[in-house]
Amino acid sequence: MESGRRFADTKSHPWVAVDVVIYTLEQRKLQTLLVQVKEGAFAGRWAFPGGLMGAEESVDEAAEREVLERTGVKDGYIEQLYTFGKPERDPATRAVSVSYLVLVPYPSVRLNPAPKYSDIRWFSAHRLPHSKLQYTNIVYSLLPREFTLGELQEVYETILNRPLDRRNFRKKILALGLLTQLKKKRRGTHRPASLYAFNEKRPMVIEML
Amino acid sequence: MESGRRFADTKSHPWVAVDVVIYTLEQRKLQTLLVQVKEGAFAGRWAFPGGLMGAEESVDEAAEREVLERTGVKDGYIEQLYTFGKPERDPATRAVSVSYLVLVPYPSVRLNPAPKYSDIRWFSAHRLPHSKLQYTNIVYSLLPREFTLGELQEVYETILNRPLDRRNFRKKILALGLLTQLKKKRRGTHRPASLYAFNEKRPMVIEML
DNA sequence: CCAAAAGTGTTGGTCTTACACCCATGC
DNA sequence: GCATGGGTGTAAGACCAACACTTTTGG
Repeated sequence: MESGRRFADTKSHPWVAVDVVIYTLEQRKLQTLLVQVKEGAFAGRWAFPGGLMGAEESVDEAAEREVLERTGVKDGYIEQLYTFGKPERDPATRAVSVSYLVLVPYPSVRLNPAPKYSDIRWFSAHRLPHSKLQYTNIVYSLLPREFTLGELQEVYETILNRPLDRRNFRKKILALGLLTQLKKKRRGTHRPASLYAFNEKRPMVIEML
Repeated sequence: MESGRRFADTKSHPWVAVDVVIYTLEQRKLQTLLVQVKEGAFAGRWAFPGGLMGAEESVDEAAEREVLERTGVKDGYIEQLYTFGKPERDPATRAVSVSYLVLVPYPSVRLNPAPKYSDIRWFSAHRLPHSKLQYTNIVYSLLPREFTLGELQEVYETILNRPLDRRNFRKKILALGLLTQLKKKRRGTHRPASLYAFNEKRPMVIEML
């Protein structure tokens, strides 16, 4: 039953790849980014963007690079999810894949397919693994820097997929002290709304809703 | 800015290793398992047990194998934590390491160092990343199959590092419906206590305490 | 009969939810 | 002046935390 060395001898020198699952919100719709593979056995298939880790970067950096290349976004929220590594039939092509969850604000995105992809598009997503979102403030990464409480509430309603009471929402979110009310107002079609900004764009574990 | 292919050419074919952080409870003390490295640049150092992934196993299986080899335990709780992958100075030795959190019941453990280790021992741990434990029932993996409510409460008190009210604890834990009261009693030094068992040994996300 | 752990309910405070009306602006 | 989203408080119920005495056994 001893191994380490035994398995080292039976060599396991896989490729290491990253896959990024990028979400955004557009028009109250949750969307996720897929790319269409151009060549190989999976030509024509839609898949999550991804690529091999470079020799001089960390796994996390490879994921950030992939996000930057596909969307142009540098400061989205990024979080490692899970590492998959099943053996393939052909050990020569064996790969271990590290997946990431990414949230980006829609207005910052400029989509950009790599040469290896024939297309890149947003697809509507039905929900996201929201156990995380309920306990953190990472929704800031789905919003522009300044936003109204109405917009923030919309984001939560979309993610949680249920309506929230406006008065309760405002009470709770303001009580957390994560927001600063700005002097400005958003002048739109109707009564102007106060603009707010997050005090800190740093993930914090706080039960929000 | 395009890569994928570029980085594939600059080759990245690291070793893939797993590291397991194994916790147990002995005498109300939280302990974690370390091994002493026998050879190489780190000879004499204590480290988490780990090893290279084999050519014919998944990453998860490699972690399970490592736990089985070091402790003899097959059915502990095991959960992937994080994948680390910083580039090294020497690209030839580059490794990506997938870490796992493991919980095992102390009485089932038979420690067994691999040839590559000169020693294997429990060290006292001050706390474990307990955000997880508070929301799940995975403590079952720290207990024998049958246990008293007092013993279960002890486990939670150790993990949370604070005393709990006996009446409130019993109310809450029984209300969750995860436990079955067995017919048997534990006859000890004093008044016999009812034995309980978990209905399902399957991780569930439930806020327990 | 004494020591030690097992077993059991109630109360006050806090937190959460539900709910309706007026306000400021654009058109 | 009307349509639209912005802004505000209170009351009822659910949930949580604190607390003490009786029971059963072994020695």
